[in-house]
Amino acid sequence: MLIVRELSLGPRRFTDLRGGLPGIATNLLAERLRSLEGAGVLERHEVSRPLPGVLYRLTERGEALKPILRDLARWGAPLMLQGQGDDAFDGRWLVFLAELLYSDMSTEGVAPLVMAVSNGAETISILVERDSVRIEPAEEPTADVRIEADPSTLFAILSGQLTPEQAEASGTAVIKGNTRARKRLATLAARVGLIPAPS
Amino acid sequence: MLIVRELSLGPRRFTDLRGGLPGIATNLLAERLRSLEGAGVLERHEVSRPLPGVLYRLTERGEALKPILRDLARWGAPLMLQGQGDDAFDGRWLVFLAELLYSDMSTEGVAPLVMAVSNGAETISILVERDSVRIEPAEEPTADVRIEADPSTLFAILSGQLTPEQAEASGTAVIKGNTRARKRLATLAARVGLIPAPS
DNA sequence: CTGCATCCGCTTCGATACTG
DNA sequence: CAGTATCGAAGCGGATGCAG
Repeated sequence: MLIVRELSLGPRRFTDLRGGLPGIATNLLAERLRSLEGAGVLERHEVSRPLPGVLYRLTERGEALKPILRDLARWGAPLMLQGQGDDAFDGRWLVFLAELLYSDMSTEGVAPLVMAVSNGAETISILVERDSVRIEPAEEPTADVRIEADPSTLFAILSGQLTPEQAEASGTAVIKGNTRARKRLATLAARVGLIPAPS
Repeated sequence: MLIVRELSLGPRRFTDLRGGLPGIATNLLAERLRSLEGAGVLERHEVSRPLPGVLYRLTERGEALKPILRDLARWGAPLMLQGQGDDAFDGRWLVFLAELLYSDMSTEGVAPLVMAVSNGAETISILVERDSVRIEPAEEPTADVRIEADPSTLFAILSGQLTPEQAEASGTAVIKGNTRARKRLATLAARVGLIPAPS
């Protein structure tokens, strides 16, 4: 599952996968890749640029796991509030997190809004339009709101567990944007319907 | 996940769970149950009837995993065609299998139909009605078609990988029902859209 | 540098015996 | 029925080596 999660962000090299799976033994990764290839979940693809090597990518059957992983992530997302422990957070997951929370949300009654969200290293944009929400893996210069915080605070704000004001007051987040834009953010965040985890 | 799968069919006792998880060590099961209770996935419930003991049941958060498990099962279902190896098949999973294949299928253009499906030990009924498909965990005496076969053949027939005639010819299935009913079965089975697994 | 294979210490597991 | 205790076997994380 972790390998599929990595590949769900796009084709990756052996070394990229290693980097995304801290602690995995190289023989185990190699064996799992063979096994997943045999099961028709991923394909090997030899490439010569930028460096000679092998690209691993999901097959159609592997792609079919993506919505399931997203639902599993959505189920587990409330646990992010309990802090990360020694879990790692890859900046590229910001897109995944935003899609998880907003991708099939209704925008009924909410005015368009552009949000820039950053964990310090990477920045993404959430574009709330008339009848859909789009996620972009880059910073929109026209953003109405800008939020910068650690992953678990970002999650707390985006999922409505923490208001922008509370997050700013606790000093864990820096937020820029006028009152109207913040209000629209709060309205959207309140629509994220997750079942909270205990304690 | 396997424990949640077991509990997704209803509350179970320690011994029931053991029976549904062949090979699990009792200490491991006990530890997992404590862990899952702590994580808010299941609850312990002491009962005195029919025998004094403990019932385990999913919490609301645990119930939220059921559709995810169903989607995972749907993803993995094509692998049933490759035979079971030493995998076990619990007769109670027939309901799960039928729901997985038919529960949110459109019945447009298909006349009502009652099917009785049996693996020899348990029998369930699939009731195709005007605008929905219902699964019953019992045999309907009014069934238009009766199918009896081993789990992987049942799956092959119900998912349209094998026609009723092919299955009968190979001697792995016994099917009773007139031509019209068989034809409706084939039409429904063809609507199950699973991505086939390789070889 | 990429993509592995090999080896080792440790954790975890399956199996079984036993208890309130 | 609902677990706890114990033990050998298997699998894993981590370090290291090495061919293309």
